[in-house]
Amino acid sequence: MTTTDPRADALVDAIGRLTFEAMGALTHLAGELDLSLTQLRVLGILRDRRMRMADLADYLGLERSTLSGLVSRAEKRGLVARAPGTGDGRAVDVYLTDVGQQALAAGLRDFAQAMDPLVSRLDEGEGATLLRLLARMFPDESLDR
Amino acid sequence: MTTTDPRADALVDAIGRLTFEAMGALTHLAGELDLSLTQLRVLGILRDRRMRMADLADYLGLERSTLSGLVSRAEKRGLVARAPGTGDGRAVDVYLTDVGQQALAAGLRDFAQAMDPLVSRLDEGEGATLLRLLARMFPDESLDR
DNA sequence: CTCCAATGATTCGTAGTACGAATCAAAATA
DNA sequence: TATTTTGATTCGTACTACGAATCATTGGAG
Repeated sequence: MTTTDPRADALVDAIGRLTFEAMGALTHLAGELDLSLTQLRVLGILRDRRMRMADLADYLGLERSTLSGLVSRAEKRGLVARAPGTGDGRAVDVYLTDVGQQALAAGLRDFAQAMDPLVSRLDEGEGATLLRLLARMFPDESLDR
Repeated sequence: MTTTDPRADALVDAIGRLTFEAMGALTHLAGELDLSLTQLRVLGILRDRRMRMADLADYLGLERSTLSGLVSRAEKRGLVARAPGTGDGRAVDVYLTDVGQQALAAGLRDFAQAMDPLVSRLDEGEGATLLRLLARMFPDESLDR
């Protein structure tokens, strides 16, 4: 299963299709919650962790300067908060406020609902297998975040 | 496998994690190609089909007015083209130009490369199983788009 | 220890993105 | 035929995204 493998190409394609479907749902549901897709992504990433600006920007695939403004606006709305990072005097950590947690919870609910038509095409055994395979792709993270 | 099923929650979570990972990669690689994530999404959706503005907007989860400008700018850059829709005199179809096809091809290459670290954690059998399960979630579409 | 380059973050200017309201033409319905 | 609905666009406004410039802290090199 490597990049040059034609079998992997089909798999990457299928992952892409799922991703596109999910992005459509996320974009739509973010709009309902008065969030941009990017803001929703920020909330989702910060779900269970506190992160440095630079790491968050890398994870989002955005420039640091973009993230600065993004976090400032989210902070102004009370969704996230900043705190001086540990160790490095320059670093800044970001984390969800209670309001942010609640907004995320609403987003997660809507996302589950939006994905239901897809997920419900699988029976229990298939669902369990899919979950196991996806978990194998993220070995470093616990399964139930 | 329905929304209220706790087993489905874990699965939706895993799908969400994969989606977030893929979005980070897509955002980053879109930037490299001088495209926004949304523009890349447009190209990906139009990969093998011609679509009406309204349908494309729905698929993206965006307002029609947003899509108008988006397509206009993409058109100006030569990535897509408009044509009067069939049947309805008001409708407008959008489709990829050759330039758009090439930009998409570059994006697909980069995406495969970005997903490789994840995909390569699966052996061949697992990859085949995952592909089969994902294909089952999109029954109406051919497997090798 | 003292410079000095590298790093983490921010601000600024500019172009692109996204929304809703308003508008217009074609289509569907009464 | 008159009316409403639908597909698409334009406009104004706020947000998003980038790169360049800036500032402070850090970590080495000498």
